[in-house]
Amino acid sequence: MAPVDTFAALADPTRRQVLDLLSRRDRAAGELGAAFPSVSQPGMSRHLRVLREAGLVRVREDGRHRLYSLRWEGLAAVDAWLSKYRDFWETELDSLESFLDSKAAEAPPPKHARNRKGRP
Amino acid sequence: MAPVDTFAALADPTRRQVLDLLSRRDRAAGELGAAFPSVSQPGMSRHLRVLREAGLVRVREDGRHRLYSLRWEGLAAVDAWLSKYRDFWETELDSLESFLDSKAAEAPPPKHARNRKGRP
DNA sequence: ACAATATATATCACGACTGTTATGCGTTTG
DNA sequence: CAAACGCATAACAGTCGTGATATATATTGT
Repeated sequence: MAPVDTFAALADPTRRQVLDLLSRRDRAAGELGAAFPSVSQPGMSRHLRVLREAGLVRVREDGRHRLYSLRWEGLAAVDAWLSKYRDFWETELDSLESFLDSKAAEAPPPKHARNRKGRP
Repeated sequence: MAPVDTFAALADPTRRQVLDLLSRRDRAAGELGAAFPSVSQPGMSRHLRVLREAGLVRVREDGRHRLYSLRWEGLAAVDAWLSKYRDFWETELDSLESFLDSKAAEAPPPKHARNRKGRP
């Protein structure tokens, strides 16, 4: 249930960009590979495998092409994980807003320097 | 703008569990370390550094303790990234729903809860 | 059937990350 | 002030993931 593998899959910038491309339209593996000159064909193939195993993309075969498409369930799993924290940070945001509102009229240039101690 | 480092920080299960603990209350570094017997003290210290540098937690010094707390901005960055896809998968969900609705007469219990609203 | 295309897998080198032990620095306590 | 505590950093070994080259498999076209 926990998206254990999913975050690892998302840790790679190339894979996130692949998802970005797939969010617009489905694409063949080669098309995706061509979009990343820095990645070789086998490299892209393995990235796609990781995304597949993480449940983030789906493949269908079209002749000698393999068309990849985004799988919303995969991303929804991340969203579900995130929702555990949503209550928390909305509360925090509310307090921040209250705080800012309370001194809103004072300082136009928000030059907010809170104290910062030893950072080597 | 892209939470490049953030997803890498979230890729580790231990770090995600740390965030989970911090979502309930702030904790000292040692307290967090004690929660993970499989991780040594320096190990936890470095996990905390990664989370710090990813902007996911914040530290304040309290005597000889270092109290860690969750930083909502960090998780909000993930949420922002995810929101790029939210339109997409809601569309997909809608088609799924239409599809299911079209054969809904057969299955009475509509127990699917899809209440996630986008955060503007 | 053969060649070309499209993609996946095998294998290997390397760099990054995780975990461990040892140590340093600041803080509290007796 | 010295000893103990809390935590961070240093240095190092093992592991995992990524990238590259070479090869295997399947499909289309001639």
